[in-house]
Amino acid sequence: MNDTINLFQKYLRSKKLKCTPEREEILALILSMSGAHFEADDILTTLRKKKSKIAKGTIYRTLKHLVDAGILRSVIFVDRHAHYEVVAGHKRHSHLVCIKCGKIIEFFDSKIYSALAAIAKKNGFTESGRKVEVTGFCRRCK
Amino acid sequence: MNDTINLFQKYLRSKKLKCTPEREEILALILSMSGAHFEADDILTTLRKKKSKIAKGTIYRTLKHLVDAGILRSVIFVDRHAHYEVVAGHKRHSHLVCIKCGKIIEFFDSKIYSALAAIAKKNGFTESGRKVEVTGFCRRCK
DNA sequence: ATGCGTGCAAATGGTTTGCAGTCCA
DNA sequence: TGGACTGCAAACCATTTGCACGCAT
Repeated sequence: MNDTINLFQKYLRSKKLKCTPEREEILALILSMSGAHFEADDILTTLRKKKSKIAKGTIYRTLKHLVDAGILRSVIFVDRHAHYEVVAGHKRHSHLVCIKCGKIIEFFDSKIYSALAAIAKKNGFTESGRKVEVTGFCRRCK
Repeated sequence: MNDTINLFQKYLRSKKLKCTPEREEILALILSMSGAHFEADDILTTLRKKKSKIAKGTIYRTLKHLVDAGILRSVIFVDRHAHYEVVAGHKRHSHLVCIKCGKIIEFFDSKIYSALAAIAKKNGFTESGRKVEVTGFCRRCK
């Protein structure tokens, strides 16, 4: 967790960006939600509950830097807005998404990932990201 | 191609919807683009060139029906808007997407698809769709 | 005449941006 | 001190929706 904060500071410095209290607060909040998927608006709501005045624009700008720094990853677009999750200390995985209740189950399958890497290579692609997502109805919603 | 039009008409009838010239024109246009990926705005632009007055709203409404009818599928969300492709006569496949030039390469790997089906089943999910997408830089852009 | 469909325009809603003042490095 | 940052509000832009009229059953 402090590692992650360090990582972010290092990233900011490397880009000649500034480490501000707002950026720290947003990152701390995200890390405190430990592992869940979230979206920009969740952060805004939580901050408002805490009486923090950080503006929406600042959240979006910070989120972008966090993705850039490799701390967050954006995943899943069932609807029209971005969802994020913390990358650090989280091994690569994919999602089952229930299109009725929104439930998300994570899974991991190395055979799939290595097959994808091979396909990218075969086509001359340098892989930078991947999205493997299965949508459907969970046990309860089917 | 006429099959697809038939399929759409059957779908419309089954839902007590009407087969209008606008809907036919949109579908015909999509089929004439044979195989390419497109977005709502591409259709609008093409229609405008042809002096067709079909409204934006009608395009979006029709697109939704086409997806519902199983004729189109929405794929890839690198940016913030939907891309579509024709499903009919097109076997299931996935995409390599270049994040620099937007080039898209399709690929097919049945091992991956059956692995995903097995994972969904194991978790009690009824699969309705899937998205397998690898982003990166193509040979030229790397 | 019932009601689905259309064009048009206004509304939505997540995200981005311009600006003027503020604050780190 | 100067360029980066922030809050705020307006702008964006793909998509959706409300409405009044039109057309097929």
